[in-house]
Amino acid sequence: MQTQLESLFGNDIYETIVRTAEVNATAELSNVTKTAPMLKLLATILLTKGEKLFICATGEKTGKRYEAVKCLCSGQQIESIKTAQLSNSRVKLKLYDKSKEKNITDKGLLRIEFIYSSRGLKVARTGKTLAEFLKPDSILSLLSWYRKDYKELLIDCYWNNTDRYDLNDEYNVPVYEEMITIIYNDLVSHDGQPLSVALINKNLIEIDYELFKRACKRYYPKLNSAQKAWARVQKSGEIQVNIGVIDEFVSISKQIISG
DNA sequence: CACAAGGTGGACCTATGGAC
DNA sequence: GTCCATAGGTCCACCTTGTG
Repeated sequence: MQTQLESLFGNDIYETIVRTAEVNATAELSNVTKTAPMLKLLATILLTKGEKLFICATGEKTGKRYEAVKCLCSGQQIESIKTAQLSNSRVKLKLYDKSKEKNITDKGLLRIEFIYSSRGLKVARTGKTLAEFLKPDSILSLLSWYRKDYKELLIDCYWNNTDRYDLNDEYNVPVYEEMITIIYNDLVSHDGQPLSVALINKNLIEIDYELFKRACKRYYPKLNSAQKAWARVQKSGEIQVNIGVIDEFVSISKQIISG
């Protein structure tokens, strides 16, 4: 790489000031259809942090109710999410469906990019010039910040790990638990009515059907009735059923963090 | 392997609400 | 009011899966 850079730009290139840098990972999902719900999950998580998101989406149509109508869409299929400079002003985040670009595989490809600002690079101590930036220490440091930022932004929020042992903070409910609670509370206030409740909470349930199953298990005293309820809702065809999205989020997160 | 727990599908019953 | 369709809760029989 060194010789290539030299031959292209001459020796002065190493004095170039590095102002931004991108760190990327591509996560492979078991199925193309999982990418869109995965992006929904990530958007939901990021929105809890009060960050602004730029979401690029196309319309999608699911549910038999929408067969009665020609044009109207039932929801959005997210293709990419960008954040503004995050509140720490060190980094921007970009998430998108890589298989949309490449169109090569039946696996889903989720691209996770962190774009570090000059402030972000300063905090990561990667030096000012390209020569300093290219040192192994700088690159390793940036990678460790990447892991740290990913953990703080997405995982800690999902699990609500504050990393602080603040005994006064008794509120320690992970986001996925809150999602289940919302659905569960609707089941309670409607005395069941699983199909109506599912439609009310379509946006959550379509992230991962497991959320609805958990809410049913919590609501019905008899496991059997819970199973019947979610089976009938699934059979109704009104709700997009995505399975195992949250599980895959957890497993790709582990891979990213452990490097 | 055996066993338990979880999941699926069929059958039955009941409550509700609309058509007449 | 009756009649009927539908949603949804329960029970049962059977299959699948994970665990020791």
